[in-house]
Amino acid sequence: MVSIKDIAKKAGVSISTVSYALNGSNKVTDETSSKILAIAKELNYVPNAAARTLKKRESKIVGVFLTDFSGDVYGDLLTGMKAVCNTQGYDLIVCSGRQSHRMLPERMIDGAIILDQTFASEELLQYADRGHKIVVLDRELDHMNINQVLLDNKAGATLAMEHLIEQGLTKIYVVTGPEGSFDSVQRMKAVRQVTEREPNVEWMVITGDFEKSSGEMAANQIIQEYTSPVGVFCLNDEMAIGLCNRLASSELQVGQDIHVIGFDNIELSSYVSPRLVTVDYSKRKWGSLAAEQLIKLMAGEPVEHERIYVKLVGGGSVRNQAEYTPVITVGDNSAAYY
Amino acid sequence: MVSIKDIAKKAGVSISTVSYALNGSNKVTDETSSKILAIAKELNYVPNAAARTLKKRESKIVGVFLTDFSGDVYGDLLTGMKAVCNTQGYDLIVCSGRQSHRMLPERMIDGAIILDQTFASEELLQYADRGHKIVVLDRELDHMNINQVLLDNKAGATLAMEHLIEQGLTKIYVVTGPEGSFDSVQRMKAVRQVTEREPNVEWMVITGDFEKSSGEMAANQIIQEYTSPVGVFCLNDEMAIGLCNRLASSELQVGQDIHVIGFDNIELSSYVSPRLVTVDYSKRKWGSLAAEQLIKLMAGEPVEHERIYVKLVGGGSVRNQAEYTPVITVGDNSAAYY
DNA sequence: TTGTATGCGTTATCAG
DNA sequence: CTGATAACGCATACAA
Repeated sequence: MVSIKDIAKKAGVSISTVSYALNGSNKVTDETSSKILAIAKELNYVPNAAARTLKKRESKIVGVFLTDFSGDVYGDLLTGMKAVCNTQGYDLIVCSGRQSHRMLPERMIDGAIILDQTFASEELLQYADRGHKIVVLDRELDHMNINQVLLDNKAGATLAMEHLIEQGLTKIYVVTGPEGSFDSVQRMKAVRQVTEREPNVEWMVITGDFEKSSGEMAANQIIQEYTSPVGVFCLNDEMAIGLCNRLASSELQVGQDIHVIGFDNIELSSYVSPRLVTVDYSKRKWGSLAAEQLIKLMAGEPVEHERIYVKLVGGGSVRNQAEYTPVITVGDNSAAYY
Repeated sequence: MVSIKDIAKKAGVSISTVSYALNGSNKVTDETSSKILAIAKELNYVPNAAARTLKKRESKIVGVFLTDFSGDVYGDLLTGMKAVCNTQGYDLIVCSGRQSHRMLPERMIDGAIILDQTFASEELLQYADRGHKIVVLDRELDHMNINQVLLDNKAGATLAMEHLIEQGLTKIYVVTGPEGSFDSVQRMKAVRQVTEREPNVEWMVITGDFEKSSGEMAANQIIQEYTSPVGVFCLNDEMAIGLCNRLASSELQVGQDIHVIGFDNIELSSYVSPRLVTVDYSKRKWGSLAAEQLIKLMAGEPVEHERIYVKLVGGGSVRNQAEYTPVITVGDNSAAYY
């Protein structure tokens, strides 16, 4: 490995001069500087990250932590983060799994963005106590060194429930996420608030886990209990799609007998038929905002918690009860109901 | 930041004793060792990654480089890599974009797995020359420090073309990937070989770019030129799905007028209707094999290039010409043709 | 068994 | 403008 020492030797100068030249300091003659640069290039010199990080006490790297790599939500999110990080001189690395948690306390990264169930909140608070800067996307955590950028889960779930109710549905199933999920808990809170205001809406909970398979399970139960048109609010799209998929091989029609609404607007949602009604938000913006907040936090600037707004997007998986009945005799005006 | 120096001071021993104790060396009394460990825990000591990396000249981190984060192929691939890396004491980080290339030469990572168009082959060869260990998944590169783990593109494309021909199709469109793509080039080679053996099959190329939108473009052209049933081999699933999507809003039926086959078997492929016929392979295995090869390479063990085998998976997007015509009068036996 | 001393490759503070 | 030199936090050969 070629180090500044090698360059110094070859150039006949001291290592500090080399360091200055390499870092573009104006404390060195243009002449010697260009000579040094030339030699550096000739020798294929590349600075050693570990040494620089050790000395400067910062790595200029931001880490994102994901529960797993398999989610469909992450693409745009990461793209947004990377864009912001890169323009601010930071590199972004993506990590997953308990093993990788050490990157933060060991100071391999300067800050972390968390969307990762495998991080306990106590663990995060501990790191924050030791001065590490963190942005959380999947929980509420109050600490000087922690900033939250959260989805407006409550608004989304409210929109979804109200939409089903407005279509005339009076019986609604809600398929939840896994127990520990912050998003699931938040969305359920909103569901309860809405239903409390609507006494003549009958609703029941089916426990899911945000995976497609639990949507299928839910479908089985709903098929068994079916008597008349019902609404189903799946707390994420994956489950909604699993549910629609199972329903496709049954007698019941989505958007006619079973009115399905999801959450997240993942890409797949626009490829199921009829198109899934779901709660949409900009994943890209979520990512870039998270990165911006983290960078401010690391720079010592004051930051306030942020919220990502959501809206309902249409499809044929939910139809109005009143309008629908006559339509069936005319033909199938699937999709593009909105 | 608490360092071994702080621990040494508090324990009344030298830093080397602390270092030994922390690293579980048996060169130190159980008594002092446990005392040191206790103090370390009390002080929330965490080793500094940069210092360790600098000293040991290895980071125990493997980097994967992706062209972008948005692909649907990556989930299982990364999961496979992570599993192997973690069991071997390595951490895995995912990087994307030119900025992050530096991680390799700057020795932030011990080795790299490449699935990234933004890496020029010359760049990789240069790094390999300087002793960096690399596994490439997206090109052929011969070097002592580079190992290839490639898809059997040729077999896959051959299977796909032969399948279309066997169904009685005599006119076949092939929608390619972008110009620089290794996979696209390899698949096209196989296409040419097959068609050379089949003189009475008429075939034509449509240039695509592996994105859904180019599948839609291809669909437009095919619709315009349509006279009788044709086969379409899209060199990846994304384009095939874009194509099917566009076709859905036309008069032409997939699996009847237009017989579509893709490549990759991404998750979406099983959600389009009719299910896409495509070339399948284990992304998980691809990832784990790549990681295994890299770890061997880093350990100085001899490794040979590896190949990931592929197979055709069924769906309703391609049907037999002879069998099909009578079936139409009976009803729609969509999907599950295989 | 423990301590001393050195160096990994940088940056940065001083003198000159 | 340039050169010694001292850290950064850790691992380890060698001494005691």
